[in-house]
Amino acid sequence: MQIFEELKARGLIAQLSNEDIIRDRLNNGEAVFYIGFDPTADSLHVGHFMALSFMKRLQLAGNKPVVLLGGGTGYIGDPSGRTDLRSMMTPETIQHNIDCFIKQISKFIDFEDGKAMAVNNADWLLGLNYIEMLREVGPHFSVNNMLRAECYKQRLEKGLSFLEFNYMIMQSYDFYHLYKTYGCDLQFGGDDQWSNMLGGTELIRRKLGKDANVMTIPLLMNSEGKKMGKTASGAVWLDPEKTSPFEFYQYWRNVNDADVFKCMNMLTFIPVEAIEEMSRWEGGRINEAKEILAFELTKLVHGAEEADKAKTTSHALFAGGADDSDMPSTELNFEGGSIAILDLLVECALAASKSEGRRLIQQGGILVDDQKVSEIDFAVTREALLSGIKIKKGKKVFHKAYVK
RNA sequence: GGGGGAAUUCCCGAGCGGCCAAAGGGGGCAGACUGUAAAUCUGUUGUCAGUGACUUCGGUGGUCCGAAUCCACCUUCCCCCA
Repeated sequence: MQIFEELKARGLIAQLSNEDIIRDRLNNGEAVFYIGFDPTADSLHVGHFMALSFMKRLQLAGNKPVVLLGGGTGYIGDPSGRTDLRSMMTPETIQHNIDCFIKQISKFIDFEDGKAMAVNNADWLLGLNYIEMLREVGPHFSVNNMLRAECYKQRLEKGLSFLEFNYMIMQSYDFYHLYKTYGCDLQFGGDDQWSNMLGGTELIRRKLGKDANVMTIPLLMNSEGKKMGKTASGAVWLDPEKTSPFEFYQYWRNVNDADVFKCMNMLTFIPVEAIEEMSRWEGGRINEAKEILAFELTKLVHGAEEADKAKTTSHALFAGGADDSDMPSTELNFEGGSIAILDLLVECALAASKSEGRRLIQQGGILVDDQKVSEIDFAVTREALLSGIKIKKGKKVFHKAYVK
């Protein structure tokens, strides 16, 4: 199976401007393509990961990825798919985020020997002169058309600032710039980027009389139509400091039945045929598939060693194995010979407040070393903590607490 | 620039000056049932304390015995006109 056909089989293609051209370019392994990443946070998340693995697949097929970091567009903020205004980031934050991004991306994309390159659009956007810019690209954009673009639709109801309205023009200018500078004539990105991306092909056509093409990757949605990679406490990050490998593993271990094979196809490098095989497994055996999904993804993001640890710990906690060393833990610091359970829960961030902890206990949701805690004034002694105790909150949250 | 409207607890959204820690829904959390799934049912969802106390309703002041509810100013957003 050639790369384009594989992308298709994996469900990684949403929309294309010209299927024949893109297929040929990618399958021949000669394409120079770019995907943009705006530095909106200090770590990449699952959505970025999908784009990165998309890049990786193409790179393995011989194509050359250009990673575009939005050091310039980050000053503006993409209104696509947002109902509210983005808060403006300071230059320092943007730079910090870019540094974090680069660190994570380079673990994944091979930049050796010119096999890929990274650029920052701050390099050409920040120095633009307003009037020159307006005269150069302004005539090629129709406000009428822009207002019809899907990415602005929602915002027309809620309000759209002129700043954000210009985002499409900046992104288009990026494409134009990369085409001129590096001969990059393909742009890929999330499906919500479709209209922004087309803006670029239009600009290239009008300015240079050349054709450029774009293709979008579906957004990773679960079976209920919600974006995946989000939890109650926020995004699932790739940075182990923000989402530990164990938590990362558990996130995928717990996906809905209906989403397992979709995730495998879109995110992992497991051969399509093998996934097809697994999808025929009956009943509860789908849990094996979830383990594979969780393990593979954790391995891709955090490495084999961390993935092993997460898997072992997961087994120990849920199936009664021996080694549960990788569960999240907290070192306590307190005066006296014991600590009240309510304080303990708050210290370990298992409860946001003592009131919440109280409710948990009243509802029978807390176990300490596999014993249900039924008394509000339960306390744990220092001696017990010397060897560490295992606290279980609800069915799936495990935490170790200890003192030195 | 002119006119009108809105700002409520995680989100949406109710809220006669006292009976409002604030309806309802969503989401979250916990319990039951399960396969670490889904669906369903139950409980819970400001903080601290065992009757209770304390802090919340964009901000700042004010009126009143008493304000989320009234007044003034400010901030932000939306709509209409330019």
